[in-house]
Amino acid sequence: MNLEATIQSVVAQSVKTLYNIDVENNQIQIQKTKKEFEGDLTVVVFPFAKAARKSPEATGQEIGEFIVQNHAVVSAFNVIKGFLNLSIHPSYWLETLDTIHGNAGFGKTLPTGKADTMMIEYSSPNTNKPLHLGHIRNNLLGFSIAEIQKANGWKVVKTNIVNDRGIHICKSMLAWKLFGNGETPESSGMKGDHLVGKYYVVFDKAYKAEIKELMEKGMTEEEAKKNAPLILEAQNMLLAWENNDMEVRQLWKTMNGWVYAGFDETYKQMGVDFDKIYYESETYLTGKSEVERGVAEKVFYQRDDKSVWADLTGDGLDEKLLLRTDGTSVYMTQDIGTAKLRYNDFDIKKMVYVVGNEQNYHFQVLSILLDKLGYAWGKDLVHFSYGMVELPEGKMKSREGTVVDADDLMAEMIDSARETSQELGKLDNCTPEEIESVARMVGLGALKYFILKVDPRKNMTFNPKESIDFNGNTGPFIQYTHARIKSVLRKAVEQGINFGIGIDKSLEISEKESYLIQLLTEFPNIIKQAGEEFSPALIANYEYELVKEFNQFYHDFSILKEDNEALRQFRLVLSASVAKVIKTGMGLLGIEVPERM
RNA sequence: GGUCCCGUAGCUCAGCUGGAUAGAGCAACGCCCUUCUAAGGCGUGGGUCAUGGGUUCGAAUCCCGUCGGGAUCACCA
Repeated sequence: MNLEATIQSVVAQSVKTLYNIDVENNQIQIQKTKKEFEGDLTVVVFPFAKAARKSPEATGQEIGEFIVQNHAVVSAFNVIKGFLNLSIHPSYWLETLDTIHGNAGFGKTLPTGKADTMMIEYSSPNTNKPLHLGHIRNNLLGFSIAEIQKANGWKVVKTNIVNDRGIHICKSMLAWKLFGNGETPESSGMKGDHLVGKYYVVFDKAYKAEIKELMEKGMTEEEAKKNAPLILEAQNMLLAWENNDMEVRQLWKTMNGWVYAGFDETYKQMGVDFDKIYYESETYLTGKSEVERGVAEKVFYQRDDKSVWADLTGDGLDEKLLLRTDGTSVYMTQDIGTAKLRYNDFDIKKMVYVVGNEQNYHFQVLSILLDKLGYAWGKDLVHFSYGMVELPEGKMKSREGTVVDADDLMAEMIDSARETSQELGKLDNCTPEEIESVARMVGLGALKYFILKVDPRKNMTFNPKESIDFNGNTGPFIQYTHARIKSVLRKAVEQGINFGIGIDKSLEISEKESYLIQLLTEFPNIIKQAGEEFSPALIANYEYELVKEFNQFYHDFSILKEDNEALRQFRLVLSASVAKVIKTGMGLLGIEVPERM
């Protein structure tokens, strides 16, 4: 039983004995004592004061006395207003630290053989343009959540659905065919995904010019958009693709190949990966046949123009298109197919889609459609809906060239980390490889922490003009603290100090030290909560608080230079434990921590 | 228009399953390296928690209204 639960049960017992009131343990509010007051944990006594018919102060006093008498772990108490502040005996903290120190996987619950499987879909790029900052948030969240769920005992399958077919890629293909002059990644020296993205923009420009021309000839904008030769040709291309036209398929394969090579580089740099990748080109047919089955079973219906729809008005929603007039499939169609294949391929207990909140409606519909098709798990899909990354001017728009490119941003972060390292001269004795490795860790650490520390459900703002900080509440600050601790531990070893032999439980320790231990004890619970709420931000904020506290400790206390051997021993163990929790926690965010920086 | 989300310091964000005087970082200003890494520590200033009401012993937190911002309701993905 953890400390909080112990206190809860003692309080319940005391309230029963003193006032004959029955309270459920979990109804008792325990919180950390605020820093300005003495004590470690605080019981909120207002709820009992009323029933006890006494003032909150008197109630707190009586409960406090009862607890101190009946529980050795509580060494003292004080009451302020209706708050009963309890001081925990130092030996309890020392005992706890010993346990933490001896547990290499502290905080995590590793999956057992019979653990349930959670499939997490993230990334899910289109193959017509390179990844941008929005994708970075998606990828980092997906990867981190996978790590967090693993640490909560789930067996996790990370998956990616690549939107490799559809009208968007036909646009790039068409533009390349018409205006590309055979340009390749090799001939241009461009990364493949960027090259294909370039032709997507080329298409858009030419298409817009055509629309303008048609409108000048008297068409309405809507008519012009539908009748511009380029869009008609792109639609034809999609049709040809679905009909397995050799030439179109060949071009498609070539250009997608360029894109994949580019994506692989980006993913590698970002440090994310997948256990199983699905391609829409391989799942959309299953989707189509599911839709056709739906029509046969009359859950969906076909209109006179041959298009297929689901009527969701009974569910409070609209009608949803599932197959176009020309028989080609849409996004929803392929998502139905992908879902079915996944459940065939894996024994999925929980399916999670890491997809932006702009698609809330889509997933609401998907869930209902799968349910209508007779899949019991349809209703259980989890849409992990995260907020958009916005620029100070608003949403990023690829067509207006305001997107922040993923490759560029990562490279910039690494560059500025390298520059800072050089300026500070911290790595002057290191090999070029070591310097590069640290620059990468720190640059990416800054970026990742910047993204992950904010509540995933909220939109966030990124200002490209202000570079991401390396000081304050940042990834590098946390990494730096780790490096500092490691430096001390290395010196301890050099001096032949062995701190693996346990600590003296009768030591007097400072408030700062016991508070650090208290923070460490919260770590497993933070991981649990982060898993339940799908929130890496909880881990990030916890890490920051821990590190901030540690730095104050580091500033105010000597570790190696402490004369009292037992105290020195204890502080080394404490520092090592903090370093361990930093590393584990940052690992859950997909952030590496350096040994020196 | 329907549905949903958001509004906390100049900026970026915590806090939101109700609890003490609302916290950090950045930016500004000042102090601390002959002491284990100053990517650090300490301090100062900065708030009608959008707004009006309600519930409660107690509201940034829960409920209702108003204002402001965003998303979505495509034969786009």
